[in-house]
Amino acid sequence: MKGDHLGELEELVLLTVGSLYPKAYAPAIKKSLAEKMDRKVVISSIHTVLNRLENKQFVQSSFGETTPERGGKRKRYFEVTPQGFKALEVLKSRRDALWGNMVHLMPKLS
Amino acid sequence: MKGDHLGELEELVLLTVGSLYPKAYAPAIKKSLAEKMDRKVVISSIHTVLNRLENKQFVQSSFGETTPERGGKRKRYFEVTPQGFKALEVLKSRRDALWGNMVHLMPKLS
DNA sequence: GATAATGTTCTGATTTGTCGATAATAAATT
DNA sequence: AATTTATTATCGACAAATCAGAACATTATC
Repeated sequence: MKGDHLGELEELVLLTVGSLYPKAYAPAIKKSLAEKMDRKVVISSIHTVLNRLENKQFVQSSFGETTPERGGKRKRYFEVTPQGFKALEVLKSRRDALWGNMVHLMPKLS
Repeated sequence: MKGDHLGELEELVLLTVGSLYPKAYAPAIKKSLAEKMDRKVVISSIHTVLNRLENKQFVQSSFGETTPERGGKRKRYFEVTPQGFKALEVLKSRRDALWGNMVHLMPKLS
């Protein structure tokens, strides 16, 4: 396991986990991705990515108790670890710097 | 080609092409990625990605004229197309929204 | 002709993304 | 209390993106 970079979907899922805190579990993540990012993926893809993020120590999970709603398996809640947050932060600041450069050089496009 | 998304490296390369305008060619992109993004990639990966981006119409290329200091094949310069710029813009604004949400919900981590 | 800089194109390996099928759990229904 | 249904997690396989190394082509300078 090489372990350091975030793939495209991995980053999106990680960000979504953070934005859903503390109620981030797979179906909610799937829904948020579809609504806010226009990114439609099947639920098992979310799980795959979540498991990989957990191996990389960018998220950690815990099982919730049963809710008063309808039946079903216990939800597995995820949250971003400090390492995960750091990785997102570094990516964002570097990308923002490039972005600033670009819009400065290509004013006609903005 | 399945979806319309930009892969992680594709996005970085596209941004870098913009940030290097109008002197974006493969070796310069490789160098910039290493220096500004701490992302070390072999030159053939850059070519692969650049070709994919051109197929997706997110960049367009043109060969440089005879002005090289030293010998070598003519440089192939790339620039971001309006579609490419738009794709970057959309991604950025959506990601920034999630980011804002996250830092609001997790003040302890910032 | 030899050398240096740049670009193209293969081939194979690893990582990341995608999805269908199935198992597990618990409320609702009968 | 057995069955159905809604909800969620897990598994296994495959596809696409990315990584890495190498052989070879082109063009200008020496």
